[in-house]
Amino acid sequence: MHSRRYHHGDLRAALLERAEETLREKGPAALSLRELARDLGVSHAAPSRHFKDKQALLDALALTGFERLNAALAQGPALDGPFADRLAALAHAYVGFATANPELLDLMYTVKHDPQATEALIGAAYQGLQQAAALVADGQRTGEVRPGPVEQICLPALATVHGFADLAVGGLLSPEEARTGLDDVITYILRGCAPDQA
Amino acid sequence: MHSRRYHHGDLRAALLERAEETLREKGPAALSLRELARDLGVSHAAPSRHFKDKQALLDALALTGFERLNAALAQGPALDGPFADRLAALAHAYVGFATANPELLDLMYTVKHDPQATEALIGAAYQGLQQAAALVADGQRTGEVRPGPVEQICLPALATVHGFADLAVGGLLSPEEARTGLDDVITYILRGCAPDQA
DNA sequence: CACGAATGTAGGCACCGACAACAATGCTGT
DNA sequence: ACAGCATTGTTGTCGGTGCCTACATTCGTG
Repeated sequence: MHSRRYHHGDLRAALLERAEETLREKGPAALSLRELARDLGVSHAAPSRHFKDKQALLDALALTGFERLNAALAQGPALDGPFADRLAALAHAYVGFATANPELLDLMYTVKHDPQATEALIGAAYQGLQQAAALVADGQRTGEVRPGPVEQICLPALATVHGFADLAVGGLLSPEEARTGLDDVITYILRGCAPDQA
Repeated sequence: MHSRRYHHGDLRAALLERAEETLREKGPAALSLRELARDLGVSHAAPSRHFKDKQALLDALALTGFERLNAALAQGPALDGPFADRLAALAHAYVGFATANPELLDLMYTVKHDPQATEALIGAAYQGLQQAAALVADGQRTGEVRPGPVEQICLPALATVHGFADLAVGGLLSPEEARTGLDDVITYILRGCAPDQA
């Protein structure tokens, strides 16, 4: 029997999964712990065993978001090839994730997180940044990227990709702009990274 | 007498003002129409005369945010001077506004807005973009900026500034990085805008 | 100055998040 | 095998919230 067991088995994971669906379908404001519990066939207080707070659930959800984003970034760019291609792949992976999970991205970068959760989120975000940093370092080695401290190149580039994704996701860009704009953004980033022309 | 009049005078503006304070102090989740009404000494249903919805109030708040942001951008950069200086001023104005109003910025770019409100917000955002576009066009005229369609230069640059502001505001950048990073970002943007070196 | 529109009030409803007291289940040491 | 304890889930309750409807007061305009 499935429906009548007292213990759910993995309620925590089920809550996160269902929460993300609801987030995607009805927005963050409509996310209610009680409704989640109802959907999963457990009592309204059961979620509190796994998340002390509604905010705790949101924090956890944001964390899974970063993990999936990192995974998407990791498998996106081939390990070798010209810097320009790898950068483009990374940017497409980032923007692709963003447009596929707009509400989640919003949640990930949202201001109000528990301080402790924020720490974990920073860690996860940092991990993604490392991939970009590695790419830039490689590019410097092959001379495709200007020399200098990696983060002075990496941070602006990341800001550009993230900013573009955020604008596109927020609906402030027309679908048209969102589609064609990314290529412009990529060539612009490449210009920012390129070594000075002697 | 002030406290016993039946009509408030300008409840709508008072609501928006108080809402922003609450937003700043206790975050968006803690914003309650009833509490706003209580704070302003008015009955719990009074706000509904001015905002059909809680979301409507948030939309209106976001709109005022864009208006103030545009104002900040407009008075930031001097009308003439080298392109680099004007760009730096604009970027500082943007990031300054963002760090001074983190929760509000979050709200402004948040995903879930009423479609109709979204339209108004797009208009307001577009107005800000126009300032950047004008700056770029000037730069092209003086040869400080590479030729080509303005939006192909403007959009990436805007994305960079916005993305950096968003990262800084979200707490994902250390205060250290947030402070020094902006200058790196600006020089990087300038590189992206500069004409090809012959 | 009357009357309709705008604005504010009072009450109620369903829902929510958090808490506390209690019940069933799983796990571990003996 | 089983006793005892931690984990997980249940029920009940509390104050609070958003939204709705019906009613009251005030404002502005004919």
